[in-house]
Amino acid sequence: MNQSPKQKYNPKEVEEKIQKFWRENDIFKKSIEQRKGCSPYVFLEGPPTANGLPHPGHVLTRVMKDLILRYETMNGHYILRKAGWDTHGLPVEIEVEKKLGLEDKQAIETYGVDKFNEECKKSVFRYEHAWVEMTHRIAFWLDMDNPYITLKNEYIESVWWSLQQAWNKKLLYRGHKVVPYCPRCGTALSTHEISQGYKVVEDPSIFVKFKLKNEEGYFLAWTTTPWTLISNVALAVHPNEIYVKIRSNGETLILAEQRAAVLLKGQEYEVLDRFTGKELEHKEYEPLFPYASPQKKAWYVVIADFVTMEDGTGIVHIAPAFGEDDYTVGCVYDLPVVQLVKLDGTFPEEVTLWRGQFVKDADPSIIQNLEERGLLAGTKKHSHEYPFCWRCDSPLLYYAMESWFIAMSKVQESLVKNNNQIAWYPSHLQQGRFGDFIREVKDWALSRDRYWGTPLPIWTCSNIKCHHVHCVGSVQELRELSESFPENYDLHKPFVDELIIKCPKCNTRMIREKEVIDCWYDSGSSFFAQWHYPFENKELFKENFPIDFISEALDQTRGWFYSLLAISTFLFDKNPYKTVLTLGLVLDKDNQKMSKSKKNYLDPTIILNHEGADALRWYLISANAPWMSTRFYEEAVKDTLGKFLLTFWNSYIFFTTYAVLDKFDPKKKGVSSTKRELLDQWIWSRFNKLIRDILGYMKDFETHKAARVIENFVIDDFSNWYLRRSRKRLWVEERTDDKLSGYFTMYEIFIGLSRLLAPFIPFICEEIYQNLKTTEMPESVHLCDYLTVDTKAIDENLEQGMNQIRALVESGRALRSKINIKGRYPLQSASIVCSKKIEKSTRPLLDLLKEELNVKTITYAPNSSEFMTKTVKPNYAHLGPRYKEKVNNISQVLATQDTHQLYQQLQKKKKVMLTVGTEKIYLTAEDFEITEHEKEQFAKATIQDIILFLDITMTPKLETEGLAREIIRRIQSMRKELNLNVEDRIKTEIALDKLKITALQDWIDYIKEETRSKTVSFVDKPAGTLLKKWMIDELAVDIGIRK
RNA sequence: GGGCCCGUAGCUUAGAUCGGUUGGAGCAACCGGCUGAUAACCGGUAGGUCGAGAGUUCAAAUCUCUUCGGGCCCA
Repeated sequence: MNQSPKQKYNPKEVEEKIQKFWRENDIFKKSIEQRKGCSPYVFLEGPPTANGLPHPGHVLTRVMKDLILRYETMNGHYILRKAGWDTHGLPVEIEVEKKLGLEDKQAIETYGVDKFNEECKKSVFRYEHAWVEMTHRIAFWLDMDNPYITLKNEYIESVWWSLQQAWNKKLLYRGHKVVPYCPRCGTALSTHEISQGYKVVEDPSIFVKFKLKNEEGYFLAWTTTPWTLISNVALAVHPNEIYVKIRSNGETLILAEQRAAVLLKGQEYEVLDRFTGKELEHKEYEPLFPYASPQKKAWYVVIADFVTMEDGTGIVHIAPAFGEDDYTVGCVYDLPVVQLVKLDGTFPEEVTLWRGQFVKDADPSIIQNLEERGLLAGTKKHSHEYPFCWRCDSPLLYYAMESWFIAMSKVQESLVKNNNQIAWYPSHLQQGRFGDFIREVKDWALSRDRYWGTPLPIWTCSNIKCHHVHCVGSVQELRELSESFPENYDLHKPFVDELIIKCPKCNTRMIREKEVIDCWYDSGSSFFAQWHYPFENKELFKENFPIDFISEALDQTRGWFYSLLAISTFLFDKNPYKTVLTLGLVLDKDNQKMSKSKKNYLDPTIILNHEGADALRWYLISANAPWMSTRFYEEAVKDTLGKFLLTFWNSYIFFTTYAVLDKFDPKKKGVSSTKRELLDQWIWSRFNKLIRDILGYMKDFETHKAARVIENFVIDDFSNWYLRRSRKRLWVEERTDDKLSGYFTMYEIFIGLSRLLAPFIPFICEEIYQNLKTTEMPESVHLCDYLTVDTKAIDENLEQGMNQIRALVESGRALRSKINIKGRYPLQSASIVCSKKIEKSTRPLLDLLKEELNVKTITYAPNSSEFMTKTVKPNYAHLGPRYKEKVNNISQVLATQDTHQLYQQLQKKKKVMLTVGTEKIYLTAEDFEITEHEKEQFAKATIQDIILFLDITMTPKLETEGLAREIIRRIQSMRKELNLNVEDRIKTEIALDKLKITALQDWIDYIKEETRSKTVSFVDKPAGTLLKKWMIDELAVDIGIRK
């Protein structure tokens, strides 16, 4: 042991010091290297984007990852911890657009794609420093010197390889996707962009009649987007719902039975026919407008599950170009995609009535047209959420755009199978949110018509007759295909587009498909692309696949967790990770999501500066189950600091203060565990149980439960009971065996705790370990092995006995408080009434109880009779009916009697005789209720099966001893006030009442010893460096002390 | 609009698998005590329609349904 550390815990100071130690001694690196050859535990870092500042949510994921990785490392696993950066994607582009003031894609083209992408590249690492700093300060050990970066040529090449695999497997194809599209900006918007722009609007909704073909009557359909009717090609019904043909107001209409009941409520109508939706399938109708001339069969009824009975008519108008559901059902029936809207949002030439008009503006005119033709059955205002462009605020149109897809639906069964191999935490996600998504998986719309991303490696021959399409899978391949491939190449736009590639079939120039790919594909490729597989590191990849453990926040379920599984499934048909820990979200004090726009965002740095990383980590780990959302605010972290960390720290200060004073040396021969005091054996038993509990909880990622058992152990068992009970034995000056037994136990527990807690609170543990370790121990606590349980140390009997003792102490103190005798005044005796079994387990620990309750002796009594007295009181329910008005007189007489004697008399003679006035009355046991209470000099407390009696007789002798302790206590507090060292000797002078001085003569040595006084003298006017006037109850005491 | 998760004292929470005595703790409050390790500790007091409603049952925080609030994902 080097020293007794400074008293005050200063998190920032400790953490900076430890960081320095780790850095200078390469501890992180050693912690990995030292496990080389051990069984690997493969981790994959979900790459963040560094174009924004880290958020408390990121802190949580990093803390949890670090906890698990440190834990597994100490449990003997070899873990690589490669960092990663996600660098592509629309959010990056948007940031740059804002910065450069570019309004739309045209502006980007004019500005220059090369310069634009150069800006993106810079922007991506704009906050790298803040990320590195945060990661560092919370002590997330991650190899940030060798990260994988999704924009690197090597990374892109690996991604290309995987795309070529998809291509070879015929999974990569060109198709349509209905996306929200801004006609003004001329661009599709990603889901995360539109989610910011939903507004509640009122739109006209109309009921439209579609004339049946070759038959009298109409289908009645409902829509909120009249402009899409121009491009209608089908009507959808639900297969299992009942539809009716009715006559109402002289018209024949078909609609859902349920909806007819709602819409025509109160009106008379005649039901002509009933059928299920399924029966209506393929029934034809006449087109509403003459503008479309599709190549494929159109204008008939299709069936679809998405049709609901909640609003409308149960018949849904289908325009595959303008709705995702419409498009999907269109694919099933091979419906034509009629798209009579231009990219600028206006109607084309062939829509003669409305050509050139913006579609939404044409709605009223279209409605009017239908009305004039007698095809309108009604209108209704309908308010619903509608997306608007976040940039220009114009209403978005759902619009079928050409896009490249990966046919995930073809590997759906494999996805399900592979998902079932994964251990999900929490488990409900596996078959719940994630499972649902996988079971209904849709093809992955891969391409983005943007600039900053991995370019789609597909080249098409510009010769229309040839039209050969080629998917490139490596740089080498590209080099061979292209003329003059540069030495310093860059696989981004615009350079790849500028390459001159000749068609291998017809030698015409090939043009690359202009799109880049979804950046989720980038990050989902990390499990192989981080190694530049298959171009390099084949072995390394093999060793690190599948991954043992990944962990991110809940919002990644359908993001990264999915993209990894998707890519791994079509590449290798294997689950890419074995275990996934999904973390809850970080919310603010009021349970609201933290966001910059709401201004409820808490900068983690503030907490790191005030409370420190350990407190922050401990709060995040202990507050809640990892998968539950956690509120995050400074006050909460502060509480954690005070409650747990400082208790731990102060326990450590307490131990080292005395251990240094006593020159305790852990290397000297110790006290064998069986020879140690019971108190020591007890805490050691508790400690081993703690290890057992932690190991159990960590297995299931119940990190909060692990943290809580640690807290309970450190605060309750170790600090508040074990150390407090050990105080006296450390205070004695001689080197007793008792004291040594305590030192060794404490030492072992502190070393043990520093190892147990190292993955949780790495700084404070290192600090403690460094000060306590011997030269034979590893140089850092993070190079130690985790602890295992010593089952032999667990002594259930002893723990049971201690529990009983502690329960006795608690109620004994409550009892003292009730009878109003302060703990400083000793009592003569206490007695315990309990079973033999309890007596056996508590007897060895009785000294603890004696001291805690401050009683001279404790004995076990066979039963309570010695302390209890039984008495009787009149039972009026019985007396009343018998003696009526005499009862008052009887009770007066009874009041003069000794109730205990009455009881005894009743026991012996079964009756008592009373003289009431002139009459003699005999009362029997039935006339009394028997009550029992403790005798006057005893106070009683009951604890489950144990009864405790305190003899509360206060003698002058006991009182004097109490007074001595009152005086000691005040001298101690004066010593503290003078800031004396514990070992400093003082001179004490006391002035008080003459009679008390005489009484106190026997206690002078005791006072001397307890207060480390060389002399204690009674004087009239005490002198010293510190003088104080005290009142002990009614008694004035003046005390002076000096060194 | 659909799916999933959550809701217990002012705050943080245990208890929910498997229904069973009077729903436990900690923080904060108040009263009292203890203290030469403490941002502590100990005893006591007060604080709960277990989000709400209905149902099943001898018995519901726990099971079922509905509903409200918060969150996430998908539209």
